Amino acid sequence: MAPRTRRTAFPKVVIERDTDSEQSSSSDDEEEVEKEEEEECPPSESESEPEEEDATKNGNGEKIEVDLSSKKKGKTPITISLKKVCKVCKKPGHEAGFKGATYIDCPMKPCFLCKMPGHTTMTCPHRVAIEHGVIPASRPNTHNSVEFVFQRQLRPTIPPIKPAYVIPDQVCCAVIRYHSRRVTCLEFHPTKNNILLSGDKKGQVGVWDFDKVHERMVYQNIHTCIVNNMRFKSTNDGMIYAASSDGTISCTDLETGLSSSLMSLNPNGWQGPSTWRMLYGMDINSEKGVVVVADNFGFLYLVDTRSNSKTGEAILIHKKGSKVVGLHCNPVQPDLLLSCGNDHFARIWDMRRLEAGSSLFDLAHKRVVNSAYFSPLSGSKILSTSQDNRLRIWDSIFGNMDAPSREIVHSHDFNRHLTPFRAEWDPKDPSESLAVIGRYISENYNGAALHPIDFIDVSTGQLVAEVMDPNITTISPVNKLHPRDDILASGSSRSLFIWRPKEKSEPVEQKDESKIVICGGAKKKRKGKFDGENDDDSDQEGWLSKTKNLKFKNSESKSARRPRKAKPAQLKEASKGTQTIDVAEWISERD
DNA sequence: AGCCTATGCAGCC
DNA sequence: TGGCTGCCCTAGGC
Repeated sequence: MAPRTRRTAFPKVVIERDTDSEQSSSSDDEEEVEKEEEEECPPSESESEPEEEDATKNGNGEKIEVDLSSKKKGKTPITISLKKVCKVCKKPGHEAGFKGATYIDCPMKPCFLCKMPGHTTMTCPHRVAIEHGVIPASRPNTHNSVEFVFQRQLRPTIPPIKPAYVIPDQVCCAVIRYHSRRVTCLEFHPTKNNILLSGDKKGQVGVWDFDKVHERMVYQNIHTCIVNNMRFKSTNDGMIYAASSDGTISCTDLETGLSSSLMSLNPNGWQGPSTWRMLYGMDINSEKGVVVVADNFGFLYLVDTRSNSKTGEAILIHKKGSKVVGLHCNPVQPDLLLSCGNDHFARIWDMRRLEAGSSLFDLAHKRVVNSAYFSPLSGSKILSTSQDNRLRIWDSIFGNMDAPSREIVHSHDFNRHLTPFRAEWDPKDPSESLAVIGRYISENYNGAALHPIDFIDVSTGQLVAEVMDPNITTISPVNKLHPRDDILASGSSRSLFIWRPKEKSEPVEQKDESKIVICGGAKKKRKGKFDGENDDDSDQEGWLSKTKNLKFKNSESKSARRPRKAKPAQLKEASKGTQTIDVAEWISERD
């Protein structure tokens, strides 16, 4: 289909009476040009007509206002001012868009963060508050016997006092432009602590040893389009399964890159979008020896991991024709399966009785559900990410499942060009309350619009930390916390980053330059460098020198990991040494 | 520097 | 239900 691009057919002009020019000009950034009128003057209907009467719209929806009354005076100079209109609502008087590194919302639209009308992101109650927009449960879920059993049997295993969170907040190594298309999923190796797997939109799978930073490999022939999910084979951690939008599940040997296809839903090739099946959600149920995988038509498939073949018929688990984007097997109770999809539902299933309409619970959301996961240790909580900009938490699958225990407003808008955001549990947190998720909306950070990665205490809704790096200007929708170490892996555009806690990381200045690998890409390609092998030192120095100005030391408060909006003088000071941040000061400065 | 493009979902008719 | 259109913070290539 031909691209639909709006074009500017006419300049944005307002022709104003020269005598009115002083009083009619408005904002500072309004551009004005003087023009001598030379052409013939069309007869004007009425002098007293308001300007709006002559207003018209150009191809871009921008308003052109022409004051014809000035033309009566013949060859007198008139003023043409290019009056700007809001690019969102096309109305004058305000302008949406970036002012420096701060995005100004269109006041005519609902808040971009919480989606409620009446205010903008700047004044959204969910924006700055540390409590970050928690909507508490309407009632405690303690009125049934199952919950009572849960409280008595499982609760004691959960530590009453939460340990202090350790936040990996400093980039320690990276591969820049590693993939040829955007990163779509990440997976840590189950036993080798330093191996990170990454899938991309093109169907390729990367294997990166982030300790030996330069040891990396991208397997190019595994899939032909988006790798949506990857899982390690439970009986052989040298093998991975991957589900792709090409409609196949692959099983790949990480050593050799040799790949076999377990299942293909499009044996007859491309017959048009109405028949092309894509695989999204996937997980492994090692107890039952099956890979569970689901497609974009609402169907679930089971693949036997021993015979590597499909077992049984496809089962409709979400609205027919809707995409099932996520599947998760309960880590404790292998009979439980959690699915989520574009029909605005997450559903819990009993693996022993999988048939259409037999879900145990249907968890309603207001928009598409990007992901839903059982908590990693007890498997008794559920965390979901929905495109209505809310995280939802069900505190106990044994309790009342009619409504989520909590909703947390968080900016993770859907954008067709981004991998959908998914909030993920910290697998190491014994209290099962820390989650990580990238943020869509940017923050003005020292004059740069950066998109942090948020750490949220989902038991309270508190924003525990937001981590960012001045060199990462792209959104980081894909994030994974290490199963054993205090490490965060993030995928942002085509690049991968490994974050470690600041106190455990070496100071930036002393950081080994070889920790950042610059891969291919036309923009940065230089003479004499091979595409994909551009380990250019000067690029790395660029990263380091830019980073040097932005060193911050954590204060006592765990939320003080946020960087402050530095003033030039402070920056100068900061470049000499580390700086302690006061949270309250930072918040007040930010506004 | 600025245009173009890939592309998913929602709302409308 | 299906086709069409718009889309508010993309990112990279040309």
